[in-house]
Amino acid sequence: MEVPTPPRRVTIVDVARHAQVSTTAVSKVLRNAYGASPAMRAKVQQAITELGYRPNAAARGLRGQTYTIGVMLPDIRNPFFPDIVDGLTDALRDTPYQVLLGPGGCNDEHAEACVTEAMIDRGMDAMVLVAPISPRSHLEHIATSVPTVVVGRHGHSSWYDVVSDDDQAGAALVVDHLVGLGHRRIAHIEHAETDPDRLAEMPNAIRAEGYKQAMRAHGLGAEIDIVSTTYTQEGGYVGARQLLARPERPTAVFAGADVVAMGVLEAFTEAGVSVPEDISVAGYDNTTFAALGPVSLTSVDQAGHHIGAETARLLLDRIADRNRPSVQVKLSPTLVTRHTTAPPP
Amino acid sequence: MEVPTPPRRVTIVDVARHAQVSTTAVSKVLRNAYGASPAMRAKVQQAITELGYRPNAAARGLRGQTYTIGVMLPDIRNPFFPDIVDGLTDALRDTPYQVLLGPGGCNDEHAEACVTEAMIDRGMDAMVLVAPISPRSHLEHIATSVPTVVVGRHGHSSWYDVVSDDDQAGAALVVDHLVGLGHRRIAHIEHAETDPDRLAEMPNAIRAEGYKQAMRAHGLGAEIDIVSTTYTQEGGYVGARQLLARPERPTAVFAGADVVAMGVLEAFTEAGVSVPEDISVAGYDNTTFAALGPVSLTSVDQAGHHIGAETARLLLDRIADRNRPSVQVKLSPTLVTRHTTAPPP
DNA sequence: GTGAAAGCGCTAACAA
DNA sequence: TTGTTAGCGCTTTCAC
Repeated sequence: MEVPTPPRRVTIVDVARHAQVSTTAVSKVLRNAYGASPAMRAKVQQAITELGYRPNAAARGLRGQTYTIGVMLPDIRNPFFPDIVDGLTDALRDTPYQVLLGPGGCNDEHAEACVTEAMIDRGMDAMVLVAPISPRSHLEHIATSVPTVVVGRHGHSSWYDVVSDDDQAGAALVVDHLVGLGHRRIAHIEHAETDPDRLAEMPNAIRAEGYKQAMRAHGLGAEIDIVSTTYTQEGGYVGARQLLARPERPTAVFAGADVVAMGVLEAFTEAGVSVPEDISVAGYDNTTFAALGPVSLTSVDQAGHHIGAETARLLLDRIADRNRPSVQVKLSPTLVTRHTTAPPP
Repeated sequence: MEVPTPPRRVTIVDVARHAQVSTTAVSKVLRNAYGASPAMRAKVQQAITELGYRPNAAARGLRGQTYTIGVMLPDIRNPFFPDIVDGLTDALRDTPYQVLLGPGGCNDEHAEACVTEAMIDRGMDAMVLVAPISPRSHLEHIATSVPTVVVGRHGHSSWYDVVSDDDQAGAALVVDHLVGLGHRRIAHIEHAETDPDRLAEMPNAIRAEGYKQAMRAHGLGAEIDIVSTTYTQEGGYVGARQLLARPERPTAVFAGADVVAMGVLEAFTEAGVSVPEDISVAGYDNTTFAALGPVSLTSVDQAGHHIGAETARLLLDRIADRNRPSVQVKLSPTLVTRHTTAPPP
């Protein structure tokens, strides 16, 4: 009905003309680069405001930076990720950088590769890979073409920085807490893992290892009882049913992730087992789920916001100096006790 | 330690040289454009594979398209959004388009504007705005510079397409269900809204309206009881406490969103009110929360995946023809009954 | 301190 | 059908 003509965007040339200076001058002002007098800066700034000019990031990227940080999220549903993203965006608020999220297909190596490639094609200045499942070689491949920080996956590389939580310590927090309450038969539900890379680097594997070590440290090596399923609600349900079928039931279950704990709680409710009266349950990640009124799950908090902030720091650092040696940051988790853990019956 | 030289990326020129053709030819093959013989196509394809060439999206964007769809998510924590994104990416799987997500600060008009602007600066070929809170004028401003689909917000415009759920019908589903169970005193917890734009267009307002109409349709106009808080767990908690303080308590509560229902359940547990024995509770959105074992909440399902797929269709359509008249698609919700609703005591 | 000019990787007119 | 050429909007030498 009206004129459907998309109005031509204001370019750097328009600004230059309006301010009666060269495009070079405008560019310098835009980037706060050296070689522009205060007077010129003022003139240009005014023209920018008057015309409502916004630089075309794609065009900038062709020569310099796009001022865009790509974050690969393998599973947007994972309620632990938003905290990291928040920490990242908050830390980047007063920088010219913009965060864009790439949805990797859940637990799909191919989809993960697709989205990371796509982000590189789009000229991201840096990449954040959150709990990637891709093989190390692919992570390093990415890191060679763009500054990269890997989050939530252990194992360091000289090609990328790593920010993770101390999952071993997190598992110990849970075991210590349960033992402190008087539990001895503490079972663990883990995510089955066979790939050797991932066995050494993925949080789930480290948590299981931490559980075993902590049990031994308490002289409970003989009580170690691990059920291997998956980090899903279904996995928790299946695992819990297996535990209920034990000749001697555990008095506490440490689920490797909050979603797993949800499945456990469901199975227990179904079987008429009261939590925490009959059996205690603890999760990991302190997700939104855990805090929900009807759930109120004891869980390990990974300080996702802090992880995100730390990631931002490393990112800017490496954009500034691509050749600095790689860094590995490990943060300490804390335990949030709620209503699903209590002394054994 | 090793050579930290990022290897120069393969460009269209490299491919052209390697295949002994012009860059134009390569470009045509890339875009499946008219004017390339099968023989040439084969040659070019082979060169592309051999060199591992990937087009630079930023450079493409400078002349043509970036093949990128920007999705603005005002709140990454909202568990309803992932379904939409999944539907979108699934529908776009076999197209050259890539979806990137922009995290808008939760309920923050300014942050929302920032992220949409940033996406336009980065040359997105189209934008999807999911449940935006920005004023209509801003939405239309966006739509004039890039094809836009607004999702989950009613009110049509000639500038952008709209895909939403029939929230009025959804509210009626809940009321019908509860009345069918024998309830009469059915209360509703809504998200307080004063802005006239949003009052007419935001789902929360429509749901409240739908509740009222459905109550009247059942001859229960006198029983209409609305508490105005916010669509948060806290809001649900506060609302539920108010309802408990009523001289005559409702026998059922229709929470406008699942998170709200979580707060309601928490307050009820705290007050020793059993659900569904004493009071029934229903939510909206059928989020992951609702399906959690310990929650098992009756909720309205919006078919997010379907919404996403429909959005993709409209998007591609409008990219192909920017001048086609705008469309409004309204999908029908369904009710998922679980264990929080039962006949009144 | 300032600006002219070249070029980033690609697409789109236009000639051949 | 093919290739030549001129930009897209920006940054970056490098003269002045």
